[in-house]
Amino acid sequence: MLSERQSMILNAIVDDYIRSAEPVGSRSISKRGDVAFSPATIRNEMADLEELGFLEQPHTSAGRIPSNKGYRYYVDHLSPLKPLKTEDLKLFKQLAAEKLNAVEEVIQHAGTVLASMTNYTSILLGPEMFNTSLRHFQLLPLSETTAVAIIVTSSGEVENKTVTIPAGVSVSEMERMANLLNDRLAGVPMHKLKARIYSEIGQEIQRHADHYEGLMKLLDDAFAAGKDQKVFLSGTTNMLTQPEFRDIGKLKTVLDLLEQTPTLTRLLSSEHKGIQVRIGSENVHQAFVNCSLITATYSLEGEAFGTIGILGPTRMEYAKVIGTLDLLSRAMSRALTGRYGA
Amino acid sequence: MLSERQSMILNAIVDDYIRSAEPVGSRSISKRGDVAFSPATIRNEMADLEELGFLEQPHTSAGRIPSNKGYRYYVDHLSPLKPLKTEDLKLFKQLAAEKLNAVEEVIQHAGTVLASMTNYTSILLGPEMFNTSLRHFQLLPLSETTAVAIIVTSSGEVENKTVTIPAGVSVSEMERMANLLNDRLAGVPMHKLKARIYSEIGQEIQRHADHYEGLMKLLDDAFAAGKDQKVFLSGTTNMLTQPEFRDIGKLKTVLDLLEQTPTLTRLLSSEHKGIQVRIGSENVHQAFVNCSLITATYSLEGEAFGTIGILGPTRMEYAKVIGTLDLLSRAMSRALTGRYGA
DNA sequence: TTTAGCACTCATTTCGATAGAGTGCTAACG
DNA sequence: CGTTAGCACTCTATCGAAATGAGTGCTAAA
Repeated sequence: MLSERQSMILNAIVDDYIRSAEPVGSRSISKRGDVAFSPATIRNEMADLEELGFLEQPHTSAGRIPSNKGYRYYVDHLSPLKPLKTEDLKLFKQLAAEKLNAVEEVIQHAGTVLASMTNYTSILLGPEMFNTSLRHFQLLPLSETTAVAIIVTSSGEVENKTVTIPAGVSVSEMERMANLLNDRLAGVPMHKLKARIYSEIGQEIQRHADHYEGLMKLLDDAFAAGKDQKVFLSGTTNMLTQPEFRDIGKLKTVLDLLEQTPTLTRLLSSEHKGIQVRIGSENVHQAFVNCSLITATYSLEGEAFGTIGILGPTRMEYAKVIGTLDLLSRAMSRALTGRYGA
Repeated sequence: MLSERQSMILNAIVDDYIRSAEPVGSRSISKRGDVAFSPATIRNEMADLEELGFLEQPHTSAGRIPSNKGYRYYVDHLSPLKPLKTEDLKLFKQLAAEKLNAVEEVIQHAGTVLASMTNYTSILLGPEMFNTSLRHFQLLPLSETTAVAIIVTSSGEVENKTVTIPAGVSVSEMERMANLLNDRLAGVPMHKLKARIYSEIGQEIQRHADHYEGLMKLLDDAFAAGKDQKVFLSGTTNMLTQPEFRDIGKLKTVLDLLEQTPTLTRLLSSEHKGIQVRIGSENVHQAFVNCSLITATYSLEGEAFGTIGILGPTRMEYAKVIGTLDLLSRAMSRALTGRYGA
């Protein structure tokens, strides 16, 4: 579609613009060395590239900036990932070396490292309930009327929820029910749990216990909506340093969005495994028109587990971020699998 | 210390400045109606107030703005709290009406309401470990080498931590130890727990179990540093709308600070019960020189439990915020005590 | 003691001129 | 025919001078 030379020029322009955040002129491209043509020639090609929709011109007498389409081309034709700088690798090694026990700590820490390495905002999604199974269930009375339900998943996550004890239900009854659940449903995937409770536990309760309705209501509450995936943010303030967010209004819409965990979960969860790049308006959300979102999935035992994302301006260091994300997602998968693996 | 009239004028200036964020001139005070003197008279008083350190002048030909000392006087002499607007009261009622089970949900939601009512940033500290006691302890093996330790406190909070199983320790040994802990130490305040573990459980283990060192290490890990108090932030982006944070640099220092939970915990935890106002440089932290922090404590069963805070520019609507905070802290205490109370 | 009047100060706004970066086009060159 | 030098043109950003106006401090009168 693009000639060799056009491709080179487009590449050079995107590169320059990513560094400088300012419209790139023909002269500066010519002087870079990697495109050995006169400014005039480059100008001609630039005009063509603009006509084709890869470049844009803020005004007549300014240089060109890449359009979304331009970035897309740039990303799709990135040369094979460069190795990371040694200083960055050091951070990775630290990450691997640290003795982090809980899954959440691994994720949290990875997010911090990622944000400080890239100077963008990192968004990490914790384990998807979908892929874990029940390890242990427990009901612990707190008062006459309330109890705390504790659910431990196969990945070692602990969820807890305070529930109301239905009138008339005794402590021993609750204990029996919890035991029943552990006996019958340990190992069942979380997303099938509710169905199995109805089909198996329900019957049993109906046969042996007095307060069918109450007990079922209690279980319903305890396993309600398995909670959202946890979201870990880091480096949100890095947004402030990006010149494209000098405009407080734009900045606020983006930061506001980052406070809404459900939206984030939706934006990040993706069907694909592997790395995905969403540039500007390719993002569903209106507020992200000036942003690019790069995501990668990490896994436990080969099962998709969660998502790592980097949010930055469309003018983003794609090569670096993609490389980093690739390494980090592998590192996390390794760290997690190593810990809980068979 | 100040004459009646000076006090009135100072009040008027602070009021005006809080609304407009712009230096207040003698003319506008004179026109307000509540200080019926000519601009010239007011100017004289203003000059005196400046000399006394209550006011400042950005430059010779500008109006006056309150100094920290000025704000302090204003706050200390606030007229008795005005009743809240009905629309705000509605929000409170909603808060009370919602059936929120877990303590954390109550806190989280209160924070959101607070931020949206005040348009500042709300910072809420969760329950202080200090004031809760142990309800239940459990060790659940996850793999050959790891287990999850679950700690339930008297307030229904569930803490969990993944720990490494020391070499050679069997599952039944761990179970026995957990049972021992529950028998002996249930009801012991969290802050005394470590000492009691050493004094009581340690001995017992030494007598009956083989792996004293390993088991003690495990308990140490499980109860390590009882985790920081949880911090709930809401409305951080409200900072963006304040004209004093037009300067991205200042904004970033503040927002960066908000990302550091340990610092926040330190800033908010206070010895006093009740409402506390820290204006500008009265805050320990350098980054908060342009901010005021107003905190209130909420409680469970009369015991100090956690802190609610509002962070905004020194030019803050003190009257409104203090009133709101007062009501909200009571509401929260009621909501929490109502739920878990005897 | 209060206030009207007035000269003075100083940040902010406005406006025109200028500089400079970059383009598009044309014509010459190899 | 592709490439390049040259040049006129466009448009933004910058700069400085002048105008603006909000507000003060002081003095003198009420």
